[in-house]
Amino acid sequence: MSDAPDALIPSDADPLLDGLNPPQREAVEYRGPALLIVAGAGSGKTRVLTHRIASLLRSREAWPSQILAITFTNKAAGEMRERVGELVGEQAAGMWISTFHSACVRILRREAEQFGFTKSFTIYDSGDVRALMKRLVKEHEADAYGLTPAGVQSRISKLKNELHDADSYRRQAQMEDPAERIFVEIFQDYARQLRRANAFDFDDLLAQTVFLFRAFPHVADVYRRRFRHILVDEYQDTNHAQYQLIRELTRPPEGESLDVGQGMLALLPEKKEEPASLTVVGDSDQSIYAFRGADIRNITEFERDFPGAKVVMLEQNYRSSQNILDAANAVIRNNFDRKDKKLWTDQGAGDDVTGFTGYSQHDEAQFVADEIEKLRRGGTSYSDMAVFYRTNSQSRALEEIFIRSAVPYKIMGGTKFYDRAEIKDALAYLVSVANPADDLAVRRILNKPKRGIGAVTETRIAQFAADNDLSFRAALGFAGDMGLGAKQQKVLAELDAVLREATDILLPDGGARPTSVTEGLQKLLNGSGYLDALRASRDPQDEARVENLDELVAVTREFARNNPEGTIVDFLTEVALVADSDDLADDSGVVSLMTLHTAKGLEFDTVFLTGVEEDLIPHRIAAGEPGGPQEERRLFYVGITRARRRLFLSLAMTRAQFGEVSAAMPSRFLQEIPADLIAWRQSPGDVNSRGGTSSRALNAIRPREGGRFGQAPLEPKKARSASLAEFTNRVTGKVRDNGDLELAPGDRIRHDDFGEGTVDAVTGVGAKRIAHVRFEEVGTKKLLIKVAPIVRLTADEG
DNA sequence: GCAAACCGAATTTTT
DNA sequence: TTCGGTTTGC
Repeated sequence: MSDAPDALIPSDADPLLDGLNPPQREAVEYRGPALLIVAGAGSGKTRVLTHRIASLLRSREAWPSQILAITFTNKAAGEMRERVGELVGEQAAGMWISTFHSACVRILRREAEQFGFTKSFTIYDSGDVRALMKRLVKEHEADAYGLTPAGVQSRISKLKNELHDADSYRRQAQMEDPAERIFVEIFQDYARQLRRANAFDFDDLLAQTVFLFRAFPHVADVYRRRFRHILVDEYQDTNHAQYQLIRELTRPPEGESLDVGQGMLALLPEKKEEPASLTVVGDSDQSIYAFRGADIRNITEFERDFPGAKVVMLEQNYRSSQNILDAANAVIRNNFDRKDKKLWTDQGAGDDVTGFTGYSQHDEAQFVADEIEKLRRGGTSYSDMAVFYRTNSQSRALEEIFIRSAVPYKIMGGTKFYDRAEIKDALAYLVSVANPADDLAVRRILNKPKRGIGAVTETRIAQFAADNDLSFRAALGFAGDMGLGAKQQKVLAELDAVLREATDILLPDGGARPTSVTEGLQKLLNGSGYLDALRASRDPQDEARVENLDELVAVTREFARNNPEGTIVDFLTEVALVADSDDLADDSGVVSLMTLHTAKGLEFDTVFLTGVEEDLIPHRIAAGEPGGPQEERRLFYVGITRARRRLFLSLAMTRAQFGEVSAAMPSRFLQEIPADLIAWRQSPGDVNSRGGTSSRALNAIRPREGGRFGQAPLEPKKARSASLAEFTNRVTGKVRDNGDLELAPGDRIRHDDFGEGTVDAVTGVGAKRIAHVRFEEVGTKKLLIKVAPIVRLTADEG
């Protein structure tokens, strides 16, 4: 009726405000010291953020160099840079738009010498840390006290996120407790080793930057003066260290520092300077990273932290249909202690949410695959569809079925390129050159490829290095002086020589050539014999490893193209900080599979949220932790709100854990969605009330007469008399290799799960041949001939 | 020093 | 089930 005011704006309107609703405009235009934008899912927050930046630039309130915009992922940073670029053009290049981690690296590299590191420090990822931690736990014999490498690692990480260091923690530790004492020793030892290796772990990047600012106010002032506008995305996911970093940056500069010659600094009586203005964007309902230190209070208490802060709420959703939003609102409402917020849209109710209960996870996966095919035939492209799950292990059943059904898919954020052993080896070679103090890297390459260097020799080198106060790398130059066998001396001398040659290429005295990283890497891989060893191997996987290394070389070329001035250290930084799932562009034409966590920030036309079961979501472990169920609910909420038009919620009645099949129960979150929003193709009660051999657990979820699941609209089904055990196996994960099976239209086949059918057509070539089969009982399916569990019954006249 | 065989344990999320 | 880690035999 009267929602006209914000509908159309005359053409003299500000283009940056064009098409924005009133709260969005306010968020773009407000000027003040602190602004909190509470941005519900799909409320256009990136748009607001980018327009706000553009507006600051256009009005000359800020130079590009005065803007610091922080995101959590490289992908988000890239997207923001791109979108700001579309609005303001070239200027975007001068801004810092980066993740917390890369902003910190940039600062730390610049200031490393202030506190005993060099510019070329390495960054340890969690795998590196784990390797180091394993050794430390062993050396300290800490396993006797029940300390595990993983346990120590996560405790140290948590402490660092709370801005403790080893010494500050020791002062408050219960040192009477022997396990605690050992832990503290390992913590201290760990810190010492990192320092000696000239390395930071992920947590250090944040914490050490804060320490740096606190210890050297004149350094902090440089950045406080420089960044006049700080914008933080996904503020609900900040941890304490990140929060403190923002606090440090938004303090007023402490004093004017003037260089008065001879490197002396003089503090002048302070001239009142304004602190930088801070804009944060977030949604406490989407806080899903508490488990790794994110503190939701950072956003819920923002107004207390920054008195006078302005708060703008964005509740209008531009993504999903009202039914999907209703489901999401109904779920999240069950979290107590939350500011009420209701997403709404003017786009109409849309389709019902579809529910499905499979007998097994394969059955569930088959349903998903079938629906995907149905939608595909209806014109929805594969790339508009996504399948979510709580845990990575759930992807296996989906993959098995998708492969068989010839549904093209891609696992997002799965095994990472840079996590592969051969890539880490190659990078360790580069690190050994770039940062010779990094013993961990040198140890890693010591016997890769196999050179006959075992634990004994490694220990001897370590001993020699310690006795002579040398790094591992430096000790290699003295292979002849440690009483090693002739063979060991020879191979170590060779390794030392290759590293030297690579150093000449990568770190020449007169400045490196743009192609140096590529050349250096090739020198290392060839000269060390690493590639030769892989090529000589009979292991078929090694062939793929060679290809991966080729890919890495290609990455260095790409890097050189983008950064003609880029050094080996720049390259390693990029690699350490850029998870490769980030740069995999959405190839069109495939379905995306990912965990719910990975799904945050994305949106799809159609979303399948699978495994909506107790013990999965909420996850068994999380369900028992304080705040766990609430965080799991937010995770579920995040999943739901990714969907634009269609949402499928599916679960299975049984799930195989590791070989064992156990009964699953519908998730409690399912009950929180009003029954009239879900159209069950097959409800839990439906599946459960059939069959003779329901287990106790299955009976437990049987709905009361007329209960929620029972009353959902159902298609009439033919009665089944088979037992649950039979249902469980209705669709299996079985795979066979039919590599050479030839099929032609008209052939009759039998499928283990679907029964008999007739081949309509065969498409594709080689291993990718796909049979389109009309089954008598289950309709038409696509099958990948090579792996489908099928046999041919008759040939089309021999 | 190395590879195969064996055994036991542990299964969440990841910048 | 699969992943590591350890033991064993060469």
